[in-house]
Amino acid sequence: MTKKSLDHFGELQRAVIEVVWELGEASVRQVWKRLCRKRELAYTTVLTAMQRLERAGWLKHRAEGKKHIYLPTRTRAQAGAGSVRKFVQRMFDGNALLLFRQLVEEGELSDDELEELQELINKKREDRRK
Amino acid sequence: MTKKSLDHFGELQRAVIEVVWELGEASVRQVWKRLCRKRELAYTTVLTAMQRLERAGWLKHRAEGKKHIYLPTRTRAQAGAGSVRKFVQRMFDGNALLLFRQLVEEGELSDDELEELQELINKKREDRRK
DNA sequence: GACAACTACGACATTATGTAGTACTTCATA
DNA sequence: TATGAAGTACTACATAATGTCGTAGTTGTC
Repeated sequence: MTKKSLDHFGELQRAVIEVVWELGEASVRQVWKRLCRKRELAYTTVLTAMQRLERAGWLKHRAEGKKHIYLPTRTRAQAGAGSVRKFVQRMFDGNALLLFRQLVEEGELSDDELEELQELINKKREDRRK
Repeated sequence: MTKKSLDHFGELQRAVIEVVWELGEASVRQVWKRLCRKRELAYTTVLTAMQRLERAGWLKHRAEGKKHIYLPTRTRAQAGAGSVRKFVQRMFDGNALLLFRQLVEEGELSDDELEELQELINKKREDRRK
């Protein structure tokens, strides 16, 4: 149902939701403090970002006293999967194998990674056989 | 060196460069005609898109008579690779293996695709051994 | 030289985003 | 209970990308 994939948000919004994932749930202040470690930011800037993420369907909140506690609407893994799916759709016309070929053949992976990948596949195929 | 990855262009520009890849090289009119099969579009709209793609470094042109023949500055495969790289960077902090895990484990692949993928990897690993 | 086809340039609307101020609300506490 | 700190809501503004085209000027060809 989601229009947008994660990697099409701007830097700030991505950073925000990343923090929320990390913490599980978070108030604006918590997120704000985290982000301030890197660079100065107005509190309301973070607030706005979170409200926009909520409107976009990536966060929801519940009230707790006077403050809002924000929660992600999907896990990091789900978001990753969704982004990958959309990315594959856009870039490889939905054919994930083309993406793999790209990654494997263009030497993006080390020997170790290749081995690990092979194990992943083996495991998956075994699972499938059952 | 390119700032932007392919999948961050808009619909139109992506469609345009896709046509240029398909044809190898193309005049504005050629691209325009192609795109008009799908929907009506002003000639200058396509012209603008192509000029913008050129300024962004994705197309270049040579003159031929009074018209410009546009060529891609990189192959489709190169563009794909670049996009994947940037995508992996943004979404998986540069760790391609996480992407693979996503795809393999979240069941994005059919049995056949898994098999094909395994072959890809085998071949690559053999190449590496030499 | 006229005309059709081209390009150059500019314009405008829309959307997303980062950024933040101001004003209103509310909880806790003195 | 009045008040101040902490919260949210709302608004605003600048910037950039994009889609969309019109107009005007240029040029190759017949």
